[in-house]
Amino acid sequence: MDHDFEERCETHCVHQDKVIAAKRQMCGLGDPVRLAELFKTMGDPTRLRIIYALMNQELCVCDLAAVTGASESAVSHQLRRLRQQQLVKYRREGKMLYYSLQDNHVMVLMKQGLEHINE
Amino acid sequence: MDHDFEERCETHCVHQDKVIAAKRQMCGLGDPVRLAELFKTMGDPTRLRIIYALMNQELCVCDLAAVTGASESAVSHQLRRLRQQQLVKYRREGKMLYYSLQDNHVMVLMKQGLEHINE
DNA sequence: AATACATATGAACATATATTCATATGTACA
DNA sequence: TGTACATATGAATATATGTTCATATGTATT
Repeated sequence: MDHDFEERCETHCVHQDKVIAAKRQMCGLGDPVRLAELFKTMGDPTRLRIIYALMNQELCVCDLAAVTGASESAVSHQLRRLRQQQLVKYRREGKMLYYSLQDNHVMVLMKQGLEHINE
Repeated sequence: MDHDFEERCETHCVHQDKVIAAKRQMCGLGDPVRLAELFKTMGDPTRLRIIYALMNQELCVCDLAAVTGASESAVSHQLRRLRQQQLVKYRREGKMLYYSLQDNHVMVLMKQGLEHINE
């Protein structure tokens, strides 16, 4: 009968019912590739420092370089990625660009992450 | 006088007051390196699929392989990282290990991330 | 127009990372 | 004790990623 089949892994055969259920539930969630890109974007110390720095005020690129300790070029590259991921926005004022966080999703994410770290 | 100095970036000199303020505020937050590790852990499609799959039930390694489409070895490697990051736990039952999410921080993070994706 | 400056971008390089394959571990069962 | 099986682990490899250096873009100032 099928009972054993459901209760045990037979030569790398799986718990079919559970697998089917899990697959179905996963369909409702968003694309893991896109979500992974978001988290990967937040998964770099330099980019995280940039986000930290922007939590309370807008800053220009050279400010961000000074705050984070990274070069201006490195900061600029990272800002690009943060822009593409819609995590920051900027406004121009003369020669300078002032960056700020695009919405508070980012901050909520950060705070939730920090809670886990400091369990 | 210092007025210009505060208002403009002079040859890559920064808005000192803002920089100092930002630096002080950042001290209160957690270590960006550790937080980055957490996000980086969540920044991979395979690991994210594993987390997706574990949201509603515990699963063994071969189940996870079937659900995610990755090899059992790959899943095992990724589970190791998820374990180290305290995102999943497991219990043994005979030859098999049943994995599950360690706490609901992970799910909250995921849902918040998905909100950003589907802005 | 020419120069200076803030930032962006591209190429190059060194490092990190995910998967695969081979092998080891630990448990059950004969 | 020996075999089978579920999973873990290590080495190897191909790919992704972050930084640096050099150069380009766009804006203000003279």
